Amino acid sequence: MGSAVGDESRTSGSRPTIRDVAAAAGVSKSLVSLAFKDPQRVGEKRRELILRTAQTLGYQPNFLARSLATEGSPFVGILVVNLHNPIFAEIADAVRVELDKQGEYGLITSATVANHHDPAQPYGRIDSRVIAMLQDLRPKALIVVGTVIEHEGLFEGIPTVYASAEPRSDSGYTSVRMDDTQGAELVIDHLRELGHERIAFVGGLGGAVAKTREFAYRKAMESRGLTPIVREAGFFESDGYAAATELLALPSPPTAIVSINDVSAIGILSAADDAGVVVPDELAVVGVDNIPLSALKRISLTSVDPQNQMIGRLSAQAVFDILADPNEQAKQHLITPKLIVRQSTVGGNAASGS
Amino acid sequence: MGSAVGDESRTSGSRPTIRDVAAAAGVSKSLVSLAFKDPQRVGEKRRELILRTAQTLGYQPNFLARSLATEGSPFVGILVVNLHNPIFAEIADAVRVELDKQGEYGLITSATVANHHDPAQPYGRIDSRVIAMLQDLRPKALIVVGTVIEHEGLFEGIPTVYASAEPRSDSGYTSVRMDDTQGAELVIDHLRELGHERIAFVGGLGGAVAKTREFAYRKAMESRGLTPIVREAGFFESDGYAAATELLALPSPPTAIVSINDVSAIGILSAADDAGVVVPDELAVVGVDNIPLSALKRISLTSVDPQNQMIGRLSAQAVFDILADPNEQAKQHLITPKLIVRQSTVGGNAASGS
DNA sequence: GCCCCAATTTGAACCGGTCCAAATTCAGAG
DNA sequence: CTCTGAATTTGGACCGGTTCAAATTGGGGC
Repeated sequence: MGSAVGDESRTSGSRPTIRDVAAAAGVSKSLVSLAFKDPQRVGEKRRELILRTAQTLGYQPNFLARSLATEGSPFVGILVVNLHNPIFAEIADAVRVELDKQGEYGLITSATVANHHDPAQPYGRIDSRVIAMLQDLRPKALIVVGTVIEHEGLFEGIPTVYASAEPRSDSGYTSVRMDDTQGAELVIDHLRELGHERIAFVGGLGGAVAKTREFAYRKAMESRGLTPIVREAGFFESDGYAAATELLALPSPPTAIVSINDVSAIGILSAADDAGVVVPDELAVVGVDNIPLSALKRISLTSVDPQNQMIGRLSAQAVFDILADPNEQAKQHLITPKLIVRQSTVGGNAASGS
Repeated sequence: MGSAVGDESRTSGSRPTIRDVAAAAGVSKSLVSLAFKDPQRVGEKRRELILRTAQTLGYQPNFLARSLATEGSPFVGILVVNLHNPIFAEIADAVRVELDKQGEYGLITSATVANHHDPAQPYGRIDSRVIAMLQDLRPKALIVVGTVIEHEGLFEGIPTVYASAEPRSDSGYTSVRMDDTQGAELVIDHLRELGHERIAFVGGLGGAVAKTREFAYRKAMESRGLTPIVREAGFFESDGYAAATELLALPSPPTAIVSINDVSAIGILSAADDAGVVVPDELAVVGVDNIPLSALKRISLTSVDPQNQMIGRLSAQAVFDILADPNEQAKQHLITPKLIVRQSTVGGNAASGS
């Protein structure tokens, strides 16, 4: 303190530490720590002094040190399984916005190992080092956006909510996702109103979501006395294209095709174009996801909107519930989707978005 | 140690620490630490023993503690400015893949504060807490994907590479990005070969990238003796739609429109459709970005491909260069883009992707 | 068998915080 | 003016690693 040299001992490169603040304010570092995390337990004068000194020094507590000492970070982790899926980006953002509103801090991270050009594993395999990192960081809670393969259960001890994915039924995790059953019913009812009966489904390959949607389609068809027509296919444009081409070549082709998702549905539209089949007059097409792209005039695809904003909001809410009462039972929140009708099912300008 | 209770002191919940391994192997924790980070300095026997014990205990070093002690994390940070932009996702992934190949570990993080529904600030404002977090984590290096506003320079002391963005010229950061000048030349030459002369540009609003591309267009036009026609517009579909509608209503409308990006170009296509203008016969349209969507048969948009994979790879490479020689001069890597010709400029099935 | 030097191993300080028991201060009561 | 209990402040151990100087071990040469 008294030494002429000691005063400017701060090396300019790194940020000031709690000790620097303590020294500058002439108090112990414990008090500085307290002043930050439990201000009312510190006397008026010193508190002001400490906060002011911290301000001028540009002090900000070090996350790492804090997390290490506390055995837990001050934030909620948001693990986005697949960055390439715009839907996940939308949900992740909605989650973060909601956390923000409640004063929580969401850190978004992604780490899909899979090369998305390798169709064999398009989704969900996560770099194990990221898992380790996340475990070390010990977030208050974790929101996993999308379907994770293989690592389920690896976050034991951290309250976890799955957004837009279905945890294995025995896993005991809370999840928030679209109600595929209702989605399928909305679609089939819409198509029936338009007079369709030979309604085919394209999809079913590639994971739990695919199976769930296929099953929902079958159930909706059967409960309405219609015969399911299923063409197994994946999630991509080319999958939809191939499946639709086959379907349209049948002796009595379907008059409507329901797709596993919008991207594949766009492949179906292309297949119809190439086969000289007019949409929607000769073929109606419906997708799921309502990606922004589907709203483009050139596409104008009728689609089931999973209400991603809502999924994000409720996921954040679910985290608060768990944090408030850690013993809470895991819940499965099923969100009612909304059918967005566009020109792939209803011709002309009659389409409406409500 | 000798006490009967002490032996199973590991609490089952948390991961074993370096001390647990040391105790189990009967060595000091220093040696365990050494065995992990500098194996050849540890004697054969103990090394084997330590590694084996660590294995059976399931020990993994704690990132936080390591980073805190080392004043630096073992990974390279990848900060993605805007999750909603699929191009950034592509670059980020390419970066990570390349880092992986070289044995480095890339942690992807995103943190755009802006609500992407608010057009006033679509990009780039980053949550300051994330900045703080990143500073604390002290990654070896940082790769910023996309244009960051306001926070440039906040990562002082961390080698930083900007991918797909233009740092302020005085900032002294390395960047890797598409060469917009060459891009504009490719486009204009392509259109001239097709006989176009009244070639308009739509865009220019919304940031540095927009200005750069507008300037590149102007230069390419003027150097070829053509008169620039510019309609200021933003990045979205609606922006392109509005601008194109105005352009097509002119007494002598352009025969070709070059757009700031693909999304806006798609709006231009819609505007043409609605105006009864046939693409490409009466109007040629070109975009920039070559988003996957542009390859769809229903869109088939000629576009400048920025070579995102290459940008990602070179960005990672640039990081290695800086790491190898910290005093290296900042470099501006300009990537030569590639024109992907589709049916929005060349009719029929003559289109080729080269 | 002894000495010396290199290789190996250890102990302790440290990174930047948190947290708690103990020490100090302070105000009001007696 | 002293005593007491509450409010405030402090010292030091700790989180889980790294690091380096010092201590220990081991092998080879004489």
